[in-house]
Amino acid sequence: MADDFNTYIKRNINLNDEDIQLMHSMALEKKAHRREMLLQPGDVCRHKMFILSGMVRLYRTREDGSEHIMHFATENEWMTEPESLNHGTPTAYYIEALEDTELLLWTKRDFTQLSIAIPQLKTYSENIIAKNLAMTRERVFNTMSATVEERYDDFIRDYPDVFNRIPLHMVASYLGVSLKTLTRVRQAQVKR
Amino acid sequence: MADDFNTYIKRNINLNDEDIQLMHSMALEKKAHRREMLLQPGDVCRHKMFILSGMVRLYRTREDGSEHIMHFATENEWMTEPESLNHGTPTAYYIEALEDTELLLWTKRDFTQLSIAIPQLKTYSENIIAKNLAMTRERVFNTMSATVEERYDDFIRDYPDVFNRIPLHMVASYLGVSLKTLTRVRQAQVKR
DNA sequence: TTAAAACGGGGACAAATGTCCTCTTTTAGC
DNA sequence: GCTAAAAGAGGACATTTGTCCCCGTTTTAA
Repeated sequence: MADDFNTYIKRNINLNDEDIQLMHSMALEKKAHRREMLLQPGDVCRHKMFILSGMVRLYRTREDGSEHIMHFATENEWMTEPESLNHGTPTAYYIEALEDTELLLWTKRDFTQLSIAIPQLKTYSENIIAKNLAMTRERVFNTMSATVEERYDDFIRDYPDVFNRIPLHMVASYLGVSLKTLTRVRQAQVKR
Repeated sequence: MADDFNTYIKRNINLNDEDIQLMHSMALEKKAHRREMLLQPGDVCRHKMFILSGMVRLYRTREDGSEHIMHFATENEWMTEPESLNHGTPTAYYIEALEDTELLLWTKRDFTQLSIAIPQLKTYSENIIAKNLAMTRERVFNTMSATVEERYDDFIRDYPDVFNRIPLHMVASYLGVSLKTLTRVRQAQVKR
């Protein structure tokens, strides 16, 4: 597992072994079992998380209990709730492990420390946020302008690995439609 | 106008006069008339822009010509298309001046230079992106879970100044509904 | 191993929304 | 100031989508 992290970091930020070692040494390793909550509304998000194995989702609920999924993250991806992390304010989100998951955690403080020692890290984390913003804008655009079927097909094309590991009602929740609507789309496709 | 920028910067990043002077000296001043395009699909976005006066919108179109607005920015706000700016790739977006608008522009290169001379600037710009991400996620959540009327009321509450300066069809475009639907919501409210 | 929960398809119906059209008023720009 | 364009309301109709059921199968967790 630790090797996966090293490989990932080398490939994406191009750090030397010492820097990777330093990063790793400041991380907290955590194992979360399926359905474990890593963050809940009212909590303050304290960590940036790197996923070694498994899968998590970021979602919110309405007062009526309906769930709306904002983001999935799998192996070799990052997850945090930047709003809460940056300002130390209570979050509105849940982060839940969808499978048994292994993580590396850094507190904001430690990550800031690391960014001073390893300047590339700052640029790298800014790029991750910018990428997330571009993705989320893309999603807003698609939600506004594309049909449910197009968005469904896009989801399968863009996140095949996620698609194969989650139940359909979560796909519906991510797409922002009811399970019924998704079922209809799927049936229409079967009949072709 | 220049004074507005100084005031804004002092209030938000707390730079000293020399640093502000340095920032300003590396900026390009630009005036755009109403309806002028500052960025079009296929262009590479070359600048971070600060709006001294006026207003711009960021939007995309579908093949059928329909417009979908991602973001508005007014006086003392920033605008750019980070995806294109960061990677030097062609953008899919338009940026259009909705009023006669005065801007300060920095190239990516110059802004990077500035960030080295003024380290707070790096943190500040990361915060702006993070804030944009949080806003956009909030918007996805609202689009998925709130009624059109709720989203309309939210828009007026959150962006009263924008609301009062744009035509209703742009409100509809931002909310992701047809003008017809927005008209219905407004009529229902009048009748109460 | 087994009981409970989760999953997901489908019917019936109602509500929400879009498209296409017309019509009037307001606004922008020469 | 004048003229063309933009703005926006509204009717008629079709389509999409949601909700509330029910049902059978599969998966999960104690």
